[in-house]
Amino acid sequence: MFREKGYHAASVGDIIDSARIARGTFYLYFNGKREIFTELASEFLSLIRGSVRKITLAPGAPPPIEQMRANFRRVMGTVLAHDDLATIMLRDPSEVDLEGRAQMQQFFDQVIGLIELAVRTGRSLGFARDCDDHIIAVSALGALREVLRRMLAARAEAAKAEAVGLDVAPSRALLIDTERLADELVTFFVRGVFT
Amino acid sequence: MFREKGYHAASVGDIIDSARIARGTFYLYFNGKREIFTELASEFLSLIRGSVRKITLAPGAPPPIEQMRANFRRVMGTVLAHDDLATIMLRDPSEVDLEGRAQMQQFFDQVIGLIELAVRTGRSLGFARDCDDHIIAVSALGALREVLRRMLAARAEAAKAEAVGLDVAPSRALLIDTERLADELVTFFVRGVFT
Amino acid sequence: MFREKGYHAASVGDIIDSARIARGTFYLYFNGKREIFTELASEFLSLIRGSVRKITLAPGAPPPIEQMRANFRRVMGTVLAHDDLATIMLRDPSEVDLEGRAQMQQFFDQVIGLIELAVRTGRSLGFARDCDDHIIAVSALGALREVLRRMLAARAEAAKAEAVGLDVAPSRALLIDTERLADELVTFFVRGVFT
Amino acid sequence: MFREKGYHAASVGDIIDSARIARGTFYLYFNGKREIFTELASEFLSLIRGSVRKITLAPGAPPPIEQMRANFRRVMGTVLAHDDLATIMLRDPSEVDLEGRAQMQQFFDQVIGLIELAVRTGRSLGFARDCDDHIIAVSALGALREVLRRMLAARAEAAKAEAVGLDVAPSRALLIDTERLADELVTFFVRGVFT
DNA sequence: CATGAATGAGCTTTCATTCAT
DNA sequence: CATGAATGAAAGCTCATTCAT
Repeated sequence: MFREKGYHAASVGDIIDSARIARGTFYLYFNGKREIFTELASEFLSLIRGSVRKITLAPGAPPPIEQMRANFRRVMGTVLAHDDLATIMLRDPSEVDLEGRAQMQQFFDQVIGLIELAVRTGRSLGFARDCDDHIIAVSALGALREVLRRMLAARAEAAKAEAVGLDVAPSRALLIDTERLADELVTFFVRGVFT
Repeated sequence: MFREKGYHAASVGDIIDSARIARGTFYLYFNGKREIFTELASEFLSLIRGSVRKITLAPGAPPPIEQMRANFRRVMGTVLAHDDLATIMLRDPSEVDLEGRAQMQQFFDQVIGLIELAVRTGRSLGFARDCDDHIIAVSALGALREVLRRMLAARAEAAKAEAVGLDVAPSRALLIDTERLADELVTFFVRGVFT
Repeated sequence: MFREKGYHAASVGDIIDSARIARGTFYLYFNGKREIFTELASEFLSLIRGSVRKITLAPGAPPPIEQMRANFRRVMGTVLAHDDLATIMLRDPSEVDLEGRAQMQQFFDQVIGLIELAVRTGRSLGFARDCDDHIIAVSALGALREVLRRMLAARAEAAKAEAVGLDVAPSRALLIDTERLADELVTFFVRGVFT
Repeated sequence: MFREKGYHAASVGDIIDSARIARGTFYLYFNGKREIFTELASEFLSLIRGSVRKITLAPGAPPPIEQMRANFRRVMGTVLAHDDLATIMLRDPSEVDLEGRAQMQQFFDQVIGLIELAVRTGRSLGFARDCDDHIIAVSALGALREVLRRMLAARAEAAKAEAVGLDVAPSRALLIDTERLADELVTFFVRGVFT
């Protein structure tokens, strides 16, 4: 329901109807609407955290760029495998209540910290150009979120179109397999667009 | 009020109180809460549209990258000059009602179209590498939105901190002048991060 | 509704139904159920406070016992004139919410203080026998409250019986005019029962 | 729980938690919340009834006033020995549900009947002055209830104060031993206050 | 004999909207 | 052109009660 309608528009009534349970039952398991959302958020954040490996420079490890690519792929795989959760969580945190928001804010800040570290490490090894790490990290996160968000939207739309019988897929570019999507993103991140 | 509290939490009561008008007066000028939001959105979108110039290859025109940089700078200037509007509009559209959402969706789709065109043009001139234009455009938009969003948040926080008397600015990286911010973004867009 | 059903059993729904107003209208005038009760309570307590005159020993003033009798009469008159309010307020404060309770508790404590003062004064003038002022005051208040409570109940019942057509009045003793009722109470207070 | 929170605020959840039993078990022994209250009420009323002896004029019996005093003392002893029950039952019956109320109403009416009988008997023997027996009985009951109620409250407060470590007892007058309390009440009942 | 998950009617409260003045 | 009292649908939540295990 949260995915379909968003945090505010999804009422407890919607939730219990689709879950086929009684009102009281809902409050038996959750202290309220915010709590069920927070639990869903926590669940998703754990999944994503589990998909990210720290980049290692240990001898024998794959090249850092390869490790980054693998991280992107795993994250995309997790997002696809849990598209319901992902759809809500990739939205702007400002949508949800103040308490739930902090949790999401914090998570995205952590991601930014990870990217900053990656860039800094890259520069110390002579790989990365001189740039403002924070701005780069924010940009990279923004790019990733927007791509994931629209990928999920495109897939949901495609699924709905198929259900109805139409075979026109709206935006094919985002319906490619995640490996190629991850590659595109990593290449954009690494090399930019223009020569 | 929308900026402070978000679309749902900002009630018509909040709006009329801060505007010092009567309830009925509000409905004299707007058909409802959604409409005032939609009008604010339109206003902002017009401003932003006015900040973007099509990139021209006419003889005597500055190099395309320079034109892109100028576009970024103008957009940032507009965003800063209308930070109230910008703060709401840069949020995820899923927050607002279905109808208002469509409008924002459409705008961002147009921006994506513009970026795609820029990349395509660049490639036809031999400037841009081979890539999926749509994915690149989505990424670029995502990066820009996230940077702008956090820039506004950082400035708001800094303003609040100053008002209270603290002189610690939270995230300095996003408080630099827009020219440098635009440069960072354009460079990221053009060259990526790693060599 | 409070008189009929008591604080808890009287729902906001009952109140708005009997007032023939909409739900929202109720909350336009009161912040909630507790507030309307508190306001009713305040109103009644003011009325009662206004009915009580401090007993004076000034030359030319009526004898203290007469002043006391007059106080009893005025209080009874006020109670009868505002029987709806009185019926609720004479009940045990434990019934209502914590906040409203404090208000009532405080009032009754003030009354007790007044009676203590009266007894103490009486003793200093040689009128009153040696006794524990507090216990006497509590007893007197209890007696008064119980009499008033049952007087109101008896009158309500009589009114209902009359409406239905029965002419049997249930407990005639409490249906006498307030003057005689006040006299009985004062005499009990002053002389007790047995010789 | 009823004593602590009152009839309405004490939930079945509170009761089973403090009794360390399961929800279903509660409904195995009581048909509902009202019934457990009613049973507690019955229990208390029986205890009180058992504390009251009819006043006898048989030769060799103590003087009637002494018998009355003994009754007061026994009632007070019972109330103190069962302060939990007493605290709830001395409250105004209007607090509880309609059915439970009738039971309490009836009991208090019986007590009033007993007092009326005592006064009537006293008058027939030339002890009691001319008065309205019902009003006197209602007054006496009210006085007794208020004193008992406040005695219990004072003791509870004193106990709590002691538990916390404070040694200030709030209203000492009601903390005296029940014998003296009974004497004060009987004297008030018999002789009144003023000469 | 005991359990506790499930129930749903009913509560208080909010708020976008209307309309007579 | 402005007002604001009135509205009522709908929200989140509570809790006495049931019943399959």
